[in-house]
Amino acid sequence: MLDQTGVDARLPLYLQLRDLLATQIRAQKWQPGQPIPSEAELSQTYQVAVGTVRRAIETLMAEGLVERTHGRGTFVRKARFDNSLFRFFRFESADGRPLSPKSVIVSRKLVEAPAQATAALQLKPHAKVIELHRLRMVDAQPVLAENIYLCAQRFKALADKSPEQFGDLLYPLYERECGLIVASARETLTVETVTAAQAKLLGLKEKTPVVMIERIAFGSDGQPLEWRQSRGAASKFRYSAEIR
Amino acid sequence: MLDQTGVDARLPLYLQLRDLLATQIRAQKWQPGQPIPSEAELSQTYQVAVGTVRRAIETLMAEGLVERTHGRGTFVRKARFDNSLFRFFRFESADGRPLSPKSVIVSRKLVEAPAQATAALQLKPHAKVIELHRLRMVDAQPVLAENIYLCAQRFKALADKSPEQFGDLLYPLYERECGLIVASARETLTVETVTAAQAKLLGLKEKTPVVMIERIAFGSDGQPLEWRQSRGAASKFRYSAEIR
DNA sequence: TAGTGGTCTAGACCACATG
DNA sequence: ATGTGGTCTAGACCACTAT
Repeated sequence: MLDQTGVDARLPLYLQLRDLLATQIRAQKWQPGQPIPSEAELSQTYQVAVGTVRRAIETLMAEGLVERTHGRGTFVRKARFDNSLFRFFRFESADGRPLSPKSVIVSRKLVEAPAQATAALQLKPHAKVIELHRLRMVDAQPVLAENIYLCAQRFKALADKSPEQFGDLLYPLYERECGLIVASARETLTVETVTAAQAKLLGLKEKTPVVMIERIAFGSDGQPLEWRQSRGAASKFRYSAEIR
Repeated sequence: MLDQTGVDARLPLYLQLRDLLATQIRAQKWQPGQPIPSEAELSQTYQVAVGTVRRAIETLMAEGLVERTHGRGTFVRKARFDNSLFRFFRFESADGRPLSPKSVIVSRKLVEAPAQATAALQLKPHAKVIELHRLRMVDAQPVLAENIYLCAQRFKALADKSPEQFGDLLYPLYERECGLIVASARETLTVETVTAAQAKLLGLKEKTPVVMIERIAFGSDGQPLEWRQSRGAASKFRYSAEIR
């Protein structure tokens, strides 16, 4: 049965089952890439019709938590960091080939959230956040300066870990260390003129135009997880988006 | 029955029904805003189970062709030109309110497609295209200069119609005059320095940074319909995108 | 061949909107 | 009260994957 499993009993059955399975997937009850029980099995253990199980799993699939293959089974999706969330702005070499930038964490501080961060992350006033300053490098040249804000409470595992061990990509880190999966994001682009400090960091002349990309990243439950601002020389920028 | 209605009989039933309904919606069998027959009725007329009808309609809903309201019915979605496809780049007044720009068609020519256009629109070499030059104005000030390319064959209705009657939005025009619906698009943003000609059109100083937005718009069948390049002063730009 | 997901059916009951 | 879509069930049959 589904009662007394911590799910909201007022929800439709298939959503209760979805929540239950999602929790177990997050808790790593089944390893990424491994199959979850079959429809028939789940239908048995939870005493619901197969159709209801299907609907729950279809929801999970739409959310990107599982993958199904006809005849094989339903599998916990491995984190795929080659997907759209990781190629917003590409760095291109002169001949147009994509480059993968290296990351350097310049600083990590625990601070009271600035007003914009509380708004973006939907935090209470004066909540604590982890503030990261990061530089992204291509061929040892800095190309992007980033300010990243994370709710201190949810990301407390990152407050202790050494920033040298963060690696080049943050989202896999969030998933590994904090169990938080970035499922979607909203980005806003504007063009500004560099401040003196940014110019120095990025090795740019004064008054060079820079693109500022502001991003709010959301978890699979729609809660905002991360707010970041990234700035880089406008002349090197290329940004692609699909609209539906 | 669903045979001999022009749909692919090898497809699952629910997809055949989806195609059939989609065709009828496009042919305006039911007016936008008006209800399509109920599940029970469709189930009767086409002799399929209600569950199959449901699945077909769910697909149509996911594609944005219909809207359902519990207890009321299923309705053909009105063309909503306030949706994401029409607010890629917003023009904002000083106080942050969105502005709706006026359009002026500066020229319309029938020309042989330039190389980039043949690539973007997947045309044969030397195919003819309609080339539109358009200015978008806010408060009588030009803010955006656009070059638009359309396959002459499919958009031949626009070759005759007076450009003064095109109106401020092109996509509703494409739909009205040519029966072509823009369903999705891919945009690429870059930052450039204005050319002398563009500077004059837009009333900008030399070497001002401009944002160039290149867009390929696709029909519901995935075929490219329109290729355009839009340029405007970078300082006034704000561009938002959702990533999933 | 056995087990999985994919399609399809038929029907019950519920929740919502409308007259 | 009626008709609509939303949930849920139970079971049949098909198509794909593995062994």
